[in-house]
Amino acid sequence: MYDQLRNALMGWYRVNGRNLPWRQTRDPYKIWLSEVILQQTRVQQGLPYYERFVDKYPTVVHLAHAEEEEILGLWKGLGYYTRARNLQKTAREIVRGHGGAFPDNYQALVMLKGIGPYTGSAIAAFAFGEAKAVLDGNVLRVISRVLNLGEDIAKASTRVHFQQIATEWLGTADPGVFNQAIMDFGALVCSPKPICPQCPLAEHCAALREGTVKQRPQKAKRPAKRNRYLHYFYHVENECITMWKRDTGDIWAQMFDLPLIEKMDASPPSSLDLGHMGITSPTMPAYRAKHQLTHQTIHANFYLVPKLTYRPGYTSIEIAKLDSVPYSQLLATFFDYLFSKD
DNA sequence: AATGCGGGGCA
DNA sequence: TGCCCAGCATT
Repeated sequence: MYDQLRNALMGWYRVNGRNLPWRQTRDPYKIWLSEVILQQTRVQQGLPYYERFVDKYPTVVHLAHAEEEEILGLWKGLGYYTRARNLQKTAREIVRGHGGAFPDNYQALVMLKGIGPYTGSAIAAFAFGEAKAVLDGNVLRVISRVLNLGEDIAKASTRVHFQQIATEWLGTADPGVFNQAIMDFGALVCSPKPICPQCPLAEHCAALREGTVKQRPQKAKRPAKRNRYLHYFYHVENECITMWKRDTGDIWAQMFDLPLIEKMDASPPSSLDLGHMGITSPTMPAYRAKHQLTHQTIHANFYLVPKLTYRPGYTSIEIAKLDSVPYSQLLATFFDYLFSKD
């Protein structure tokens, strides 16, 4: 029923498919690594991270034996840091719980931390040839356009429907190759800014026929972004800087951070707030930065202070060793500023 | 079902 | 400069 569509897609992929390092292997460990790195991340950005991880941890055993902070250090700058933590949890689970044998089917894979429906399908198909159709953003976009479906892709019911369609499209094709093909097609041709004039599926595309390509995939409006105002205090003494480790349940969970006061609005910190930090004289921020996250905007002010009241959880980190601890991109930007001008 | 988690690309 | 992208876990 979808033979023509499938053949057109596979034909396009044979000629135009990208030559990516994780496509040269059927090692489930390397495929897993690549898929986790590529979650919510463009190939171009993830590529150097993949190379560094494979280089440093050639097998799941190497990864299982690594220190968490070393892994987070390698992950620095990639975002969504729970991916890195889950990577290590799962490596240890595989080495300890499965005797080093990588789980070899979808059902077993999705039991693991950090492996959901998409990543489970990807590993099952690419490494083990299991007939699971992947459903990522690319595939959602392609299906919604080719069949001109206006369902909200955020809805669970839509996921179920689209998963069924993707499985039908996969049909009897090689599941690994077909999944690569449809994702590459979504990334290179049927992209957010599609190249319809060069599309190999143009004659099959209902959205192109109906003129609704731009409205596909359909998704509900995003909620407004939240503004947060962070007043940071930095204190450098004896080549050390005072930091603390953030809690879980908020941004930058368990990452090192500078002492701070948070406000809900743009007003300056009160003298009471400052007193609590052991700061007697309010100063002007030495550095300001705005940091965009998906659902919030961080407004950061950095104040140089002569001393800080030491509190539980505070720790002193040698500036020379700063690169070996995990901290956010915002702080990386600030440290670049701070230590480049002396 | 709704929300939180980050980066980079792009108009 | 502000919007867009769209896997997984948690609640």
